[in-house]
Amino acid sequence: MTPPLARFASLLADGTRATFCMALLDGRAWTAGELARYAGVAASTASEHITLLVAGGLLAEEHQGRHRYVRLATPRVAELIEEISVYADAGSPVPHKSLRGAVASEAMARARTCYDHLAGRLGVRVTEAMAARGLLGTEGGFTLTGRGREWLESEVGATLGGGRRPLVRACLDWTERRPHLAGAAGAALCQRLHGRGWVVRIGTQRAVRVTPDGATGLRDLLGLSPADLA
Amino acid sequence: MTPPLARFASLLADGTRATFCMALLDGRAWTAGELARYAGVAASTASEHITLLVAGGLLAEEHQGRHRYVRLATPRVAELIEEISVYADAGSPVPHKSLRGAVASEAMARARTCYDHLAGRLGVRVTEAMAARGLLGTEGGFTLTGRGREWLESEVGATLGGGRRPLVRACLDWTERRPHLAGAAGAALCQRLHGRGWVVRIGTQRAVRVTPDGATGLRDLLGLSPADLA
DNA sequence: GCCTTCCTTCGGCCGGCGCCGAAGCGTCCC
DNA sequence: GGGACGCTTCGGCGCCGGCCGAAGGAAGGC
Repeated sequence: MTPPLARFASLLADGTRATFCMALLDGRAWTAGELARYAGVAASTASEHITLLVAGGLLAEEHQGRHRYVRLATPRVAELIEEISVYADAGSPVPHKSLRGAVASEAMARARTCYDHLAGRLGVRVTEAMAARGLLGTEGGFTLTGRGREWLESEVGATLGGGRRPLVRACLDWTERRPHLAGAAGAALCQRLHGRGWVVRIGTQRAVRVTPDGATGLRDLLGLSPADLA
Repeated sequence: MTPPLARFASLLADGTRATFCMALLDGRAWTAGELARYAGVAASTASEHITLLVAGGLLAEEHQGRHRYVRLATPRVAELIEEISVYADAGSPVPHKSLRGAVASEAMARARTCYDHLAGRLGVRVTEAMAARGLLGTEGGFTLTGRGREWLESEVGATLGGGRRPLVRACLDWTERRPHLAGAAGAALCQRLHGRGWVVRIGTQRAVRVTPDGATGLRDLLGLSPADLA
């Protein structure tokens, strides 16, 4: 009766559910209660929303004791939501109302995670440095070159499993309006940078910060200057 | 207040508006009245929906006399809608209720346009044949090879302008579940096939048919067998 | 066992939104 | 000019769906 497109879109069309999904873009699993408090609704309300999102295939759930953990179902879902957000945000230039908000936004614009890979200025700079060094081909979509694969595995120490997930994928950055590296390679890279302590999460949100070690490492590895990381 | 993601998604969350967008995926401009009749709503209702979609940036309008022509705003919008549809359709296996519906669906699955490029089995076969012949690279997203560009320009007779639109792009086919060629190259190819009379539109919808000339041409050009076109 | 914590289910309320028909306006045709 | 046609605006109606609080499991700590 009502087209699948509409049924799917209606999942994201509610403010509270959309807020949940945006929060979950940090790639972590949240409990139902955390989401409820975050969005400012009653636990009962959140519970019903989560049930809908799970049934719609957007979220995956996992019960641990009395907690209901929930996360985005697949990387693909995260990418889809990011992609829609790019379009959605394009038409709404929202000025910052508070200093606190402006500071938080600035941190997000500087460096953040986009589900499981890097985004913001940092993500774009890293991506472009990789392209400049011939590690990434940029002709019509991204490609990982042979040198790029070797670089990731030996220099970065990432392991690129042979899963069904696309190796590289271009994800349009909603602050920079330019693509950054996503896909399995983007995720592996981000994971290693975290593992080496080169980037650390700021507070509870998606924003991250480059550590002094990270600044040195990224300079040696990709030639990124301090200005690229500011 | 309510997140941009939700405001955007709500545009597609209504059955009638979603029906409009799906219809417009044929790449043509429809009048407000045509859309109203197609979706089975009053003209007044359609008018209001169209106004919302235009304001939301999904549709572009053009007034000609007493007609209000409307089409998807950009190729990017079409791709976004297609992409969401892939995900939306995944969770809804809808059996055909009528013979007429089944025949129409079969024609759509065989060959159709996806906004301005080819889709369905035909679109996927063409894409894969191009890849097999080294015209298209498939490593992590599509790339047009040098031979591919030359082939398009001299063999097919397509002109690839230097616009801002990506040259090639992979568009996930919602019937085949495999990618087909989109982007500027996909559009140019599709346009030439129409221009040569190799494919013609069936009825008023998105489905197309390969003509006898087209069968010969596609065999010579890409080695496609009659089985590929069935 | 008892209490706390986390989650879910159930009613009930309320606002928003999609629908229509009537009326009005602009365009085109004769 | 007159009439047909396409579209839009406006009121009014009805329903869907998001919200909450209360009540009831289920898990965990003591």
